[in-house]
Amino acid sequence: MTFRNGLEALILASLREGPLHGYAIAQRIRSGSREVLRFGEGQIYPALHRLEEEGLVSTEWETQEGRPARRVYSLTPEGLGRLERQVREWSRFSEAVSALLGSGRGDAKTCREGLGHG
Amino acid sequence: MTFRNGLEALILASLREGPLHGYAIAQRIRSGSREVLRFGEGQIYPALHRLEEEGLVSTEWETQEGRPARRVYSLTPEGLGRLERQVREWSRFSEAVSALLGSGRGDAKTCREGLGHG
DNA sequence: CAATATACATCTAATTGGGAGGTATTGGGC
DNA sequence: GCCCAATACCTCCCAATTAGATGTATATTG
Repeated sequence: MTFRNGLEALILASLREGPLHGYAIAQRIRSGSREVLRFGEGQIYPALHRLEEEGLVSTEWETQEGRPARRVYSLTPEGLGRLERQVREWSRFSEAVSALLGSGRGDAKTCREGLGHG
Repeated sequence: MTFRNGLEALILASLREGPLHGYAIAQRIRSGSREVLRFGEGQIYPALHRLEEEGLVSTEWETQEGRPARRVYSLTPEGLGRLERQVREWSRFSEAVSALLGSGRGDAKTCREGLGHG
């Protein structure tokens, strides 16, 4: 049941506080969700490449002496805009599901703390 | 991004207040979510058949004079149990996503009103 | 006759998800 | 030196889920 492009939204959100490389993004999603969300690297890297193609993240290679270079991703202004839209969409979506799944009273006052919306 | 078997949960929830036929379930999901969730009948009916196979809903044909008979679905006790589990899972899932997508403070106090959770 | 709403259903295409597999470096233990 | 674990990157593939198109039939309205 679909909150579309959810992984992209999560990646973009991981980058909001600063640049990260792919492996670290995967770990942040795991630990930030207390292990509830567990995306493999096989999902993260292709998503990152799509995001780059769309101009939502930019990358540079961080070279390190002795260790292999790694690719560091940053949010572009467009990426930030997309993230904000995705956050609003998540808000709509999760309120809708909560209203239906909620104990039947269906107040839709459900989820107004964590995410500023509309 | 996956809240698994979300449509099934929504159908089960629609049936909580009483039996309904497929078409009415589709409409209830639409109107109950203020048009945010729009599952086509092409998704509802197969899901209903799976639910029946699993014993989570029971059906009977309601015959009507002049009009074609229609299939009316009810929640079984097992279906109610499953629904309750799904509601708890939705709670975990939506809190996890909200914590990551939320404005970065990541308090995870995010969504504690609408749904009682573990 | 055509359009609309009710009611049920199947099929296909696209998207997603979850792994398996592959490369390379650093560091620890044997 | 060899093996394992963690870090770090990447591609491919298969299964499950989803979205949406299409098809049937009846009753009502125009």
